[in-house]
Amino acid sequence: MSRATDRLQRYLDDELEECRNEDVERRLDELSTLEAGLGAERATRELDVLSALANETRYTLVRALVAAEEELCVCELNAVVDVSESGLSHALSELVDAGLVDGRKDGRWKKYRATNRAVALVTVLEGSVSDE
Amino acid sequence: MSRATDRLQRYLDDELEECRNEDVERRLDELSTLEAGLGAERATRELDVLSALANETRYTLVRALVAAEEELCVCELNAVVDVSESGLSHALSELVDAGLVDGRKDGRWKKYRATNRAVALVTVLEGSVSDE
DNA sequence: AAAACGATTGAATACCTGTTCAATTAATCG
DNA sequence: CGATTAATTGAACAGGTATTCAATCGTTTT
Repeated sequence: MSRATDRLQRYLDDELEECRNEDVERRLDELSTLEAGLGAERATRELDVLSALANETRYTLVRALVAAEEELCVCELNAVVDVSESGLSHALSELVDAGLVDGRKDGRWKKYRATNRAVALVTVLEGSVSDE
Repeated sequence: MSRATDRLQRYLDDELEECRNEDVERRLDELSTLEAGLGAERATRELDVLSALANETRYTLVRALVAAEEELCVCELNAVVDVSESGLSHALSELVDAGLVDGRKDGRWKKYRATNRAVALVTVLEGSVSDE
């Protein structure tokens, strides 16, 4: 039995009045269930979305697109963030992969718009951070 | 006038039927407003929250605490993620800074719980990623 | 009071991520 | 058709981040 499990045993000794080995086992099971929760696959997907959003360049782009409430051309987005044309393209590509923006080609121009997912996340985030 | 601004000018030439210099200026203003949107301070704060969440260890902790719907002891959280005790402590510290979990000391044990902000974000994220 | 224990902190390092440069693709214009 | 333009891609480098180890702090126990 590992060092960490020993500590958990002592903790459960404190919390419950008595604690047998099977109590520790049961708690470990419960904790493992909490961790598993939704599948590992969905958790990974959610992490991808968070990682895509957790970057100044990309978050700025998403906020601008959500605020715009319409599609914007790459050449317009270039005025919104301070990166090279290539950097902008990389950023948009990651956001598309994360399902945060959609792109469509219009003649020689390419236009991007925020997805519902982006709107939902930005809205909750702004609501949550406003009251602190 | 920069290369990027030239491109924007050509784009506006395409979109509007006519495009004078002041049209480009106006559009640049509008885009700058979109980017500014909420203050830079709040945007930074929101990025901090996202950055705290966008990491496997920390996101797993938050999901577990949200799912638990009660406070959990550090010694319990140790069974949820696969990092050293020190790594766990660092992770929890970042989450506290981001306002995603609250910690309180209870005798020799320290207990953490998910904040409303964490619940809101995890909920929206799970809802958003489920339908894809 | 000393020892044991739970948890945190700071420093070091290995890893990952973001950005740019150069080259390329796809489309339009002359 | 060749040239120009909008945008993307891949490779490389620089900077930031996550994890661990060692040391420490604050409680509790003996």
